Amino acid sequence: MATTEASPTAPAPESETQARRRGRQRSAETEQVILQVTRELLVECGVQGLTIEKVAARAGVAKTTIYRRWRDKDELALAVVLDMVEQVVKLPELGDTRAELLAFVNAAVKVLGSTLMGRVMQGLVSDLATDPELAQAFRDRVVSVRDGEVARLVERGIARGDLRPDTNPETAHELLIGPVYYRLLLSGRPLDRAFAKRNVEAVLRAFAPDPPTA
Amino acid sequence: MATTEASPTAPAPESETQARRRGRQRSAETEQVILQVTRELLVECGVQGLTIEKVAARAGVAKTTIYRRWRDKDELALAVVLDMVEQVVKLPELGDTRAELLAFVNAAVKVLGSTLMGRVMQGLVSDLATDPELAQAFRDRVVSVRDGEVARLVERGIARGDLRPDTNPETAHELLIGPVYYRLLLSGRPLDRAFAKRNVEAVLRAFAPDPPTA
Amino acid sequence: MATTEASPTAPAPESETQARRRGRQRSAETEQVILQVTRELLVECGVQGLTIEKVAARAGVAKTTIYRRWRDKDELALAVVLDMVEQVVKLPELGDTRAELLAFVNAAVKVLGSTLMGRVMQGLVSDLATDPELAQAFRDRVVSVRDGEVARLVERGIARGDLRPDTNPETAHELLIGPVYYRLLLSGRPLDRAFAKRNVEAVLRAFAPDPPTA
Amino acid sequence: MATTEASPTAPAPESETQARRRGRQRSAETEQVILQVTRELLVECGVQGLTIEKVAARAGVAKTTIYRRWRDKDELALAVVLDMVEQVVKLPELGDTRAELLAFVNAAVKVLGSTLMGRVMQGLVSDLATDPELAQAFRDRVVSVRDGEVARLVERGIARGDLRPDTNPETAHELLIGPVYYRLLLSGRPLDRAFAKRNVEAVLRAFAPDPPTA
DNA sequence: GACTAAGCGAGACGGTACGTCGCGTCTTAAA
DNA sequence: TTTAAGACGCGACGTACCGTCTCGCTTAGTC
Repeated sequence: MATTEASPTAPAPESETQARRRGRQRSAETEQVILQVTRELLVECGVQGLTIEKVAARAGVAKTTIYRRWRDKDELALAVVLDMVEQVVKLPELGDTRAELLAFVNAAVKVLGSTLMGRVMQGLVSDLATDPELAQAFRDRVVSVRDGEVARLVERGIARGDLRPDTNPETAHELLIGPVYYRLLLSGRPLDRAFAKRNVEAVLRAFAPDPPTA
Repeated sequence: MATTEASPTAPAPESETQARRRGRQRSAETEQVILQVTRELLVECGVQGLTIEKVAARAGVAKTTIYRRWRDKDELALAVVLDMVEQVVKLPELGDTRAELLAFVNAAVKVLGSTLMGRVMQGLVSDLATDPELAQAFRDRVVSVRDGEVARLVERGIARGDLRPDTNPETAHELLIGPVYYRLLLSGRPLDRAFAKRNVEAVLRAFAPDPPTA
Repeated sequence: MATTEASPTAPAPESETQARRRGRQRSAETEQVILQVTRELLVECGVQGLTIEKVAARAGVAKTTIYRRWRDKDELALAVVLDMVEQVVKLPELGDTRAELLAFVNAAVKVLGSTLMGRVMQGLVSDLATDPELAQAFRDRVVSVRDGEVARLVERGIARGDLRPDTNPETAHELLIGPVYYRLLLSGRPLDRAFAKRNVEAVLRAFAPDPPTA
Repeated sequence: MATTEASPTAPAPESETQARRRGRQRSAETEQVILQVTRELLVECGVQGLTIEKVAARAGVAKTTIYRRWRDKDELALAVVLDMVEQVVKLPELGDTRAELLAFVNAAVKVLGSTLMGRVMQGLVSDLATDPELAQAFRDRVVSVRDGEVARLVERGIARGDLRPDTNPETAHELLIGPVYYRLLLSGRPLDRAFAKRNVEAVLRAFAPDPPTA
């Protein structure tokens, strides 16, 4: 039955190397056009207002061409998100724990607050709860990547003596990023550098090593 | 067009005192039946699968009767959420800052983690970004209420000497609740008491008063 | 069950003379307003587009006030038609059969071709087939009245020697008026005096007395 | 808006020869099922009671499949009518003018008086006034076809010396058919052979050639 | 070079739900 | 009692997208 077993991530990685399928090859260009149009429509209409039919029409592409690559519109939207997230650069080692934490939060604040990523995330988040595959993909590709980054960051902070040795990286991650999404999704308060700064200071205090007892 | 200017909150509270409207009154009973059925369907199908037609059918009510009160299904769903949130009891003064913070976070963790509120919030959050009226209502009725509670809690903590005098209640609120929604909506990690505990401890340290310099 | 047994003609003739009902009396003015608005709407929208709700709104009257007087919109429309038909004056005796026939056809051509009667009849005719009471009323008040007129006209024509003694008045009526409605309802050809003239000439020939055999 | 420019007659005959449209072809079988079901429902419920939803349900077809072919229920009903009218056979040359006229009128009397065509026409006639396209189609496909037939009939009658040379075929047509529709739509009198006979005799007299002056 | 298995555009198709309109009935408070 | 106002159950409307399914090309391999 299952026509194509499109993975929830990249469109049909297939059997990797070798075994080049016979018949006409899927056009990579078409793929890019679809993704680009999807990006545009996500900005204009949100995930809610995104429709395969609109994408197809504006991309000058048949609906089947889209369905051949992505199972449904949520998967298409996710593909766009992952595409963007993957472009988020790794955070550099700055030698200063405060600076590194700030860089981490500011990166999130910036991408969610001033690019279409924020809009897309707002629209996508409800689908994450509905579609387990989508959720899994999001967690594997975004949450756990950030988890890893924070873990390394915390490690370095501990090594430098800036953070308590028992600092739980998961808790740190949640304290750093939770408020960001809370503003984006629920309270609607602005995502700006002052907010990031305030948040980082609190987290630093929360995990500051105990002062040496005199 | 504009038949009735159904408010996004309760259905048409009107001018309250006096000026009893002419014409047949809206049945309060009907209202309750609709809300109850909506609650049930939200549990069964999620916000995604909620349908005005299903609500109407199960409530034994005409679609128009629903549309007369709520503009669309999102507004109806929100009405249910607000209805439930409003029933969330005020947190009592416990005399202990740690206990009060824990009670606050645990309340959120419990309602979002083990009632249908979690499901509903997951489904609703995307609509908050789309519909400004909905968002406003949510902020007025939920966010700012919690803001107030945290502010009082922080005040008491400062008075008791448990929190630094410059503790920013908004930041505290975001650190306490942000991670809860992050788990609910994005990371999918469990909402349990251990998580609440860990979070509260971190926040307490973040806003602990400076130790007296000897 | 039957709330009001509104007759299909005039609104609620009630118990005739005497026995003035207790309570507030129905306003005759209201009646006129409703009829006038109905006339207007019939012109603007046709019977098809006529709605009780529009009538009520424009007349500044409650729907119930209309339903109290007429069973439904068809009956209301018919009331307007009958109202108009009744105003059609009796044809005078002209002393000339050709002139009388022409006057008869021309009257129909004029009222159907250049007043709203034509529009109304077009819209009403489908309902005549559906609603037997309506049909009966129409036949009693319009068809048979015309029948009578034609019968007298034919009688006079026979007396004058202009028509054969065995002239069937019903056939004459149908030949005179059938083509008029055929144009109005089906062929869409113009209703003008030339058409009337041509038609009358044919009918005159059809019923001309046999020439005296020499 | 304008999805397909469904013609008011047959559903999208397109450019006929060549230029086979791309995409999946419309199923001719589906078309026939819909028309058949429509015919049935017209008999059962009349045009008034005809519903796209009922047609779709009974035909086992999606509503969209119907709307893709006909703009609305009136157009669908007309399609059925035209379909039936088109099946009305051409009148044969009988060699006798009286017989030919009788055959013509009797054909109309029969189809309108004893098949569902009568019912359908009653229901449709109001829509003819509303929808110009519908009206045009009806005139092209029904009125003018009958016009042509009568014209030929009249010609032959003149050639045979049965009709006056100046017989106006349009007037003849209207005198023959007008009374039939008058009975069907307005007076409700029976459509029978006696009526047809009487009518034809009158028309024959109306267009009888002048007797040779001795 | 012919064969053949996709890819591709177009668009028909069965569905589900939408939000609207108008019906005719009913309830309410005022006149 | 009538009236204006308007809630109510109901049935149908015509539309929007969904995801699937033909069609008749076009394009790339493999034989």
